[in-house]
Amino acid sequence: MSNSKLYKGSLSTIILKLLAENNKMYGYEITQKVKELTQGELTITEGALYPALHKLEADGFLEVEMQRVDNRLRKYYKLTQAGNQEKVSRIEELERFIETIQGIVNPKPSLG
Amino acid sequence: MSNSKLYKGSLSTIILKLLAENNKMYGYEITQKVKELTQGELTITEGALYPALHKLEADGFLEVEMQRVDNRLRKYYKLTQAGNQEKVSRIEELERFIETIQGIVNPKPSLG
DNA sequence: TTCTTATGCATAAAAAACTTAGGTATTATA
DNA sequence: TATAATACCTAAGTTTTTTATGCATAAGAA
Repeated sequence: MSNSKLYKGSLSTIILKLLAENNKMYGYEITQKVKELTQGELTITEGALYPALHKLEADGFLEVEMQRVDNRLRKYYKLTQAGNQEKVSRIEELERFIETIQGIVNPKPSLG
Repeated sequence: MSNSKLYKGSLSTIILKLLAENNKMYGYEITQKVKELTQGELTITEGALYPALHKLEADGFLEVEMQRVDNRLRKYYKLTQAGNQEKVSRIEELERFIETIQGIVNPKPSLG
């Protein structure tokens, strides 16, 4: 993706989350959805997206279904059962990460 | 650092933030402070920390002051003026990133 | 007294995750 | 008829990290 270095590491979590909410999506659709959801703040590059999808599939978290639309090929991805589990733990991890970061950036003054 | 891939990219922002709040710190102190602030959730590795400090210094964001304590050498870092500016924009970027991520992970249902 | 842990710095090789820059092909639009 | 949008892909290069070292002093345990 473009934008900042901060996004590193969160791409596959984002993919898992979107697939959990939309049942099945194809790559290009994911890039557009992310742009829409983030009002253009986050743009996933294809060079990042496709390898990430392939890795998630290789890890058994996604399954593929091809579909031809307007004579163009779409590769629809959906979560496997393992993928759904993985999504849960990745989201938890992401939320813990955000809390941890908040604890540094926005530290609560100690009560002592 | 150890932990997860999510921390990628946020290390130098964390360093800048800590230096802004503590005036001057040395490397080892930073690792301990981060452990403390995050209750052990985040552990900065030295292999990540020192190169990051050197890069921030090379970029003109940090200045160094050596000090000998108990016959051990400490390298104290403090923000330059440019470093303080950089800290402000990095923190803004980090907060925007968190909001963006929240927008994906915890999307508000549209009112339409 | 000697080994381990803690303190304090550092770098180099490898891995991981990206960006950048290409490539192919179809359809819609200017 | 050229460009943009849709739809997939990969390879080279960059950046940032982990892992694995190395050196040195001080403190504490065996």
